Amino acid sequence: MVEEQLIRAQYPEFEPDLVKSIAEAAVMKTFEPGDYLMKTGQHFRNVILITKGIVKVYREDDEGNEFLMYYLESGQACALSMICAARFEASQLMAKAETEVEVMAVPLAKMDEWMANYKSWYYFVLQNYRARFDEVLTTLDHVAFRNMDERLVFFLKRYSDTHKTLKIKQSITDIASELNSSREVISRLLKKLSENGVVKLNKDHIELLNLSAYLH
Amino acid sequence: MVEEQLIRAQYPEFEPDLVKSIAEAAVMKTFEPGDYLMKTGQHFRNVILITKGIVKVYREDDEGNEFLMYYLESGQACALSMICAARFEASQLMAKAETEVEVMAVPLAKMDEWMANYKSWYYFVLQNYRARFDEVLTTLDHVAFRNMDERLVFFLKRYSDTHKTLKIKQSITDIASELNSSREVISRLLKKLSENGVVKLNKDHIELLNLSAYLH
DNA sequence: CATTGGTTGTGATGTTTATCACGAAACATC
DNA sequence: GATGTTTCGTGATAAACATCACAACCAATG
Repeated sequence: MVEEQLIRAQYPEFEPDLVKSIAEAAVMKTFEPGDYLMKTGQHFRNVILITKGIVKVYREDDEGNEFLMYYLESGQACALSMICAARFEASQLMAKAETEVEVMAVPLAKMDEWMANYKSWYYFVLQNYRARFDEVLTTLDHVAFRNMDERLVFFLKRYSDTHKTLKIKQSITDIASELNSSREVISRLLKKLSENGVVKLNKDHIELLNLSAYLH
Repeated sequence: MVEEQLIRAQYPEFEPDLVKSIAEAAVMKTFEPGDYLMKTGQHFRNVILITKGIVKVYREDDEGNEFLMYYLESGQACALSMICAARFEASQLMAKAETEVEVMAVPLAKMDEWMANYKSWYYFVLQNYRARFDEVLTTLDHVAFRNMDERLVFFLKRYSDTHKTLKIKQSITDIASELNSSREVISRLLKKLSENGVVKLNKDHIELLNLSAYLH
């Protein structure tokens, strides 16, 4: 059981009856930074709607290398949870809480019911899936066509946008891992970027100064 | 107007009423090899259901490099057409007929109607979208984590599976382009593969002998 | 038969990125 | 204050891949 107020605030596009139905069916869950919302091979019993925080969705290979796919924020659903859930299929992705995260978990039986009965839910699901698809495409684009320097700038931009800050508080080692590169390479590229006045390197964070010049 | 017979043959999972409705609403279209089913930036007016042939879906960058995402065959829908159509959004992908292709085009108003009324359509759409998502993920996996030799073998396998043949009738130049590599590199890798008895190189085609040894 | 265009093989070379090796700085813990 | 631990920077080297240059080989065309 969830406050209708909260749903309306995060998902203003939902029609009143749907909000009511969600409020009845959903259960709140919270995650601490570093907690897993889902792991590769895991099955779903719920549709996950994020109401607070940032979730990192990534892929992991055999050797444990992580590769960032996209971030999710409040007002978004874990698209995979919707589709996997719908077919009881296993996820191929990992999702980890970046910050403190709050979600509403809805039994997946509701998914089908709402799809048929609420246009706003139907559009939400499709639009969400489509948005996630686009993000994966963009990620793929970068890996396929761009060099590491551009990919790094893109990562910083994406981080900055989702986290709504110009200070990247992530170790260079972590950044390298999310790009499936190596610390040394990222370190050198960041040095170049700072020489060109694009970023400022501080002890515990990277400050973005003028990224836009480096996009496209 | 389309023969119900044809729909039942290619889409056996659809319920009878849905088949009837498709038959009434759909228009058949045919494409010759090389024809475009859709281009980047294009908008949709129809949902596309493939009834014959193979469609290549790929991404193109600024310099015209092509990058294969996946193949579509009969019994599948152009997932993008379903979702883009639903929201009048522009495609980020190109789709080109590899063989002679036949499709059913359905006005997208039907999409929403059927989603609400036919469970089999609803599951078809979700399942299709999910399958495409997985394929893109797999493609991304390879670009991110694998070297060109493995990617080449994977390409050959995927080609062989969709085209249902062990003879790859595509120029080395084309293969290189789909992997966003260069002809010389692919040529040398193929030579290695043929030395190891994995493929046999003929004048006008490549014959697959023993791919399985090279997968995973 | 000469010519042209498309395809392929191969050596040489350059670029990008990964890996190795090492030392310095920051920080927590005892 | 000594000691591990984590992070970071940097030079040297190696691997993967792209690019360039050139020659050979069809198939089509006039």
